[in-house]
Amino acid sequence: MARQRSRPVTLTDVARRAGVSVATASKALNARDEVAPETRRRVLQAADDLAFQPNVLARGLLTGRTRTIGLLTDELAGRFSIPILLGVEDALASGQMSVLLCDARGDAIRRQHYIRTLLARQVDGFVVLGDSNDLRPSLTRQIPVPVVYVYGESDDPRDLSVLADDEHGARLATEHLVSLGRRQIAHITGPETYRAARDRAATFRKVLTDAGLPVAGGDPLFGEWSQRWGRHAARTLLTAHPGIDAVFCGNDQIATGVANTVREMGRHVPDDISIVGYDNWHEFASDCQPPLTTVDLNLQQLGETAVHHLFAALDGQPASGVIRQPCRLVVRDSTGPPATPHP
Amino acid sequence: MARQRSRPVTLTDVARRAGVSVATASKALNARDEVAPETRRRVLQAADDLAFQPNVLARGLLTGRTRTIGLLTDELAGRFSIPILLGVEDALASGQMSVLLCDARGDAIRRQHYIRTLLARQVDGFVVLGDSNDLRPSLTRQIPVPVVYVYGESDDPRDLSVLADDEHGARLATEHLVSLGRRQIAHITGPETYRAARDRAATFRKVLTDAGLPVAGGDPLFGEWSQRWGRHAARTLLTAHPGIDAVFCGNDQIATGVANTVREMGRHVPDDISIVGYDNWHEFASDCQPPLTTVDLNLQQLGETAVHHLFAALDGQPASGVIRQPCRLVVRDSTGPPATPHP
DNA sequence: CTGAAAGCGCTTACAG
DNA sequence: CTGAAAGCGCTTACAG
Repeated sequence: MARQRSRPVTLTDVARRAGVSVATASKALNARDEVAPETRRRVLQAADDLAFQPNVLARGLLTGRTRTIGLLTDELAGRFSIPILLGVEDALASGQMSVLLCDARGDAIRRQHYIRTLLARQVDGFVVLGDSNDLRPSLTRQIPVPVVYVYGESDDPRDLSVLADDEHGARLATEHLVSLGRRQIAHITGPETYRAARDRAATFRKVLTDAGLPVAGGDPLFGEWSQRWGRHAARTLLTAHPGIDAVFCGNDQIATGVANTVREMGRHVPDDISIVGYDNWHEFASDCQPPLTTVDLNLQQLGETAVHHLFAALDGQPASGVIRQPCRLVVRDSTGPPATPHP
Repeated sequence: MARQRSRPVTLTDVARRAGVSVATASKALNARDEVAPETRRRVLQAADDLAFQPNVLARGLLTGRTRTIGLLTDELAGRFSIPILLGVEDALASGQMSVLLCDARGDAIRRQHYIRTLLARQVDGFVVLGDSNDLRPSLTRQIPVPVVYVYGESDDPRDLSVLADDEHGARLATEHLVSLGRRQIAHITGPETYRAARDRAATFRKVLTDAGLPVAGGDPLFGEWSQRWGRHAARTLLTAHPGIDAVFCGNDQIATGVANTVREMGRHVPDDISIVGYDNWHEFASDCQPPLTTVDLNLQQLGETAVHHLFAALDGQPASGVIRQPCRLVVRDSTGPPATPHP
């Protein structure tokens, strides 16, 4: 670890070795066309020999562009952030850009501090990653460079927000169950304080109504995002309404709890009761007994989409409003046609 | 989103407003003591009025320090990376440093590319975050600034690696079960190809031997890191060895699978069979039925420790070798004294 | 096609 | 205590 910090190779070194001026060396390396082919060759060779890496700071100072963006997150610990972050990082790297990571941990003071820090570092733009898909206060006014919001929606419609399309996801899940021939479909989901929970429940209700079907159990059951709640709600619901033949769950943890309880109550998944989860959280969905049919939010792609819009804004083509990205139904073994087909 | 990129405030602006030279303004802002108090006051006031943020690029160009470190990860998607990353980010922020995030996704080409990129960006140091605690090839030779390895150990003993102490974790878990009075303790864990699995199994065996107890079931059972494996192994094991009164599991998913199977087989957790998990993965450990006693690796602190060592290296106090950070046993409801005390 | 010069925003000896 | 000057590494008109 204690290696000497050797003096880095500069453009001056390259120019000297190639026998040209720094100006010419610069042009040759930047593929400008005012350089003789032979000269360019010598410069490139010299740069290669010396393993020259242009100092990005110096370039940034001149051009005003750092090819760096600030990624401002609220709660990286939440499991939605990681795939999005990976998508962001991947898309940025493809565009030769780097990402400075700042997690505000939901603390406003800290967030302000980070915004200042990132601006002092001359980032070219921001990606603001929400920790839930509720509305969040716009930060754009304080930020003089392009900003894209992802996963969490900005409350200012002049901003651009790139969101997962929860209505689409809920529609995919519900229509899947309906098309399998399920007729008494219940919905067990997370806290009603979450916009995601409300939006999905509303779509669930609408799809059933349009299909002429009731909401089994009377109303969607709001609770928490846990297996525990899934177990509890399933037991209550199935005891009171033994005719239920499918449950659409607000996430894969709830679905896992429901599946375990259904089995414990001596009913079969998927024949007696089909179950759809939400999130495609691998450790839960794939490892459930049986593996869960679930909705994948395409989170990584969400991050990529956000970055592409940021690139557009950096190129002077800013957008605004809300972009909703479709979800994807992943069919596994927790859903199937009813054991006894309906008449 | 389409705000104009207004010309940023520079030190020159501040100096002009305060009626001093840029040199004096610089000294005043950097709290050097060769400035008259009244002058300093005026400069600070002017900077405040203009919301001046020094351009970090310019400063970096001069000082050769960017107050930025490169965080090189192999597989951010793995769940161990996030807490460590949060610890790293937090500790860096406390030291007024920022982190450039680069996830190589286990691809060597990509990793090389990122190393070059980060060096071109003049990072002051690297944190290399391994995706498993197996040995990994040292990157230090290619990197002219301090490097600290975290979670995954470098194969070069001259490097510094900051690791979770798996032997300690396994010891905590096993001794806990022994001290509760458990006498037939089995171990169900992940693939033997994982160093973590081997190390923990070895310690498990050693602690039992030292206590004069057998390894129940004959040998630790290596399999995979899933609930599925936990279910399967538990059924096999408990059928063949009905006297088993405790299971130490290689992670919380396995433990969850084991707990579910034990219940399905009509045995009680923790009275008949106590279960210890590993990782303290909240969504599994807290939400298991019953909640799991488990080992917490203190991952966030691992990241913080790594950064503190990086700071030391940046201050000219590099270390080398391996630092193992203790684990912590989190006791919940899946462990307790035997229903029928041993004689 | 090539190179000397200016300049990005800042810091730091150095002279006054 | 203050400020003019040099310089970090690079790019870009501009002159030759």
